[in-house]
Amino acid sequence: MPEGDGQTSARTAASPRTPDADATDAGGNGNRNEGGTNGSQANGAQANGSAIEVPAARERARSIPEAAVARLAVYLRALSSLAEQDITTVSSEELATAAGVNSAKLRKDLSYIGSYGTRGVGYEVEVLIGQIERTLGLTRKHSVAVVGIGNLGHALANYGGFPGRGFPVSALFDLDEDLVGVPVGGIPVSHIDDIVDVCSQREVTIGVIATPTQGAQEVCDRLVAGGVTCILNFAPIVLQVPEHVEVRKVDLAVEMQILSFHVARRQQEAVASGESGQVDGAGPPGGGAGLPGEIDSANRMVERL
Amino acid sequence: MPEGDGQTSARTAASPRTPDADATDAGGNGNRNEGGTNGSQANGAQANGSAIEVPAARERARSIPEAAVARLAVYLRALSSLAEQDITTVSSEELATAAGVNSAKLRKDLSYIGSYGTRGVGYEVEVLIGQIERTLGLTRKHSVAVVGIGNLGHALANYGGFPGRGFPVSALFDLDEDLVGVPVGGIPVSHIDDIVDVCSQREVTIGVIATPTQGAQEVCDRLVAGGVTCILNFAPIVLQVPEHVEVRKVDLAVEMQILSFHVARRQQEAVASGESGQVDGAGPPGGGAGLPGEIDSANRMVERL
DNA sequence: AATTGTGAACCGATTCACAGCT
DNA sequence: AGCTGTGAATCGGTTCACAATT
Repeated sequence: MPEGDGQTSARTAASPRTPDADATDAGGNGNRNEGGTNGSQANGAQANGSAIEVPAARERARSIPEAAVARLAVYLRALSSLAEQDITTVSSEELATAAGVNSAKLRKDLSYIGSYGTRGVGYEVEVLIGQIERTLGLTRKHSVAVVGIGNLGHALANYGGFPGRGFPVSALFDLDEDLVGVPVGGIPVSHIDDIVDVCSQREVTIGVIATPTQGAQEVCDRLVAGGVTCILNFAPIVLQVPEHVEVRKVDLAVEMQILSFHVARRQQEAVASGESGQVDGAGPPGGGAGLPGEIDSANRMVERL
Repeated sequence: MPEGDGQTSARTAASPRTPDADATDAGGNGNRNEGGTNGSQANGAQANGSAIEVPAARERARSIPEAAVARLAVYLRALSSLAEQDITTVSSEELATAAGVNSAKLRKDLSYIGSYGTRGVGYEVEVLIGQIERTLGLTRKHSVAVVGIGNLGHALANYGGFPGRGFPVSALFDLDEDLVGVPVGGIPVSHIDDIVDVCSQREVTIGVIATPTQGAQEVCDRLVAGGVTCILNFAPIVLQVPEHVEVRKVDLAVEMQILSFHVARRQQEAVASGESGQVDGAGPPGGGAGLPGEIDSANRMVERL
């Protein structure tokens, strides 16, 4: 994580001076949270005792740092893997290692969703899975629509049911008349003009935009008009959305460029120290390959991933 | 995002451990400045005139916050777009809007790479493009290898030259014998056993892992052995790498789950306030669709995206 | 008059370190 | 004896606000 993650979106909205959020994932991210920092506390203290259903659920849910939410998803994966191996209990240390974070962070993250561990022992895998799933809203299905059935859209549509169940793909859209009606991954492609109707009919909650840059904003507007409140955007553009809509952005170009930056930095450091300059280990290509060449501007962009 | 995530791994451990405990200097917030603003100044003034190569480059490059690096890539895109429209000058306000951030953040970010604006006027588009490209190391080509030619790998390989030039895909790998030798996007697929050789021969600097979870760590190890120091990982696993290797992770499942969380949160809020509960606007599906159904554990995972 | 560049305040997120429970 | 849960300290990044500069 390192974070960065991540990616993330952006919000801009009309509202009165919105700070805008965004993040990027790169890990880090920022988001706007607002409200007060209610300093943690409170709920932790509540006399837990018996299992109360729908406890102070909303109280709790609020105020989980966005960064922690992303990690909860990672913990969930690690936990599922443990469950498959019939492991019933884990310590924060073990789980943290599996998830690639340190144990203090893990415990803090888990504390945001409640106290489900046993001191001196650890956490029960199944219990934790249940609690995280509940917190992330995974106890309900979220219909997904994919717009733009190019290479990427195809890839996304092609495994029925997104990232492991819970996210059934229930609609596909493209501009291309030749594609309309053709089933991809079992679902026939609809025309982009029908986004509003189809999405509201099929109760789509998450829209995935895998179109070229040009069409993206238009598609986004239609998804929103169709009642979609969450968007995962692969197009390299900052989408404009009303504030009740959540956007997450995955930008391949940005990811590559961040990596490029690190290569450059490392090379510089090497030069800086060795001065006479040869990078260590695997080092720099030096020889044949590239050099300037007037980078054709790293952004004619993705186009139809 | 996605800090989210994203994630950055290798981190320089340079720092000494912790300062720690007792010696707390109470309250003295004497800020440590350090890194950040390295003297700034100076160079701005230099009689630029001629193009000076490698100025105080290394000094500058160090210490750019990771989050800022990600945003520089976004600014670059916006700038390229402006350049295409033959716009030669922008103010921080305009550029910030185009990039979806606020102007103070943008100026601060740009200040990390130097002073290339003109007070009272703004920034020259071409100059800024050049500086950002240099900072991100885009003045050099970075050969890319894609491992795992499933749906996603296909999509990635299929537009020759990754995200807009500068990132030529120069090697493809898969386990499947039937795929080996078949050209995809113009490049013949090699066998996964040849990763080390091919990567070092073709001087691959960035490896993209688009394999199922199982193979990912093994593939990663080979890429590293082949001299690859940057990895973009689409497999839902925390890769183990030596510290000089930089990993960025793109995790679709996590992205979806974060969105799911926001849906859940919104619904809760709606219930919390309206109590009798109907969400506003586009609102909740309410009717027919999903409900629990024993989420088959949101993580049997991606597998061969 | 306009707009950059940046110190300093602010704020959220991470880490420490230990009290509290089993 | 062990491990969780969490206040408190620290860190890093964002925002403010204004002096500097054209």
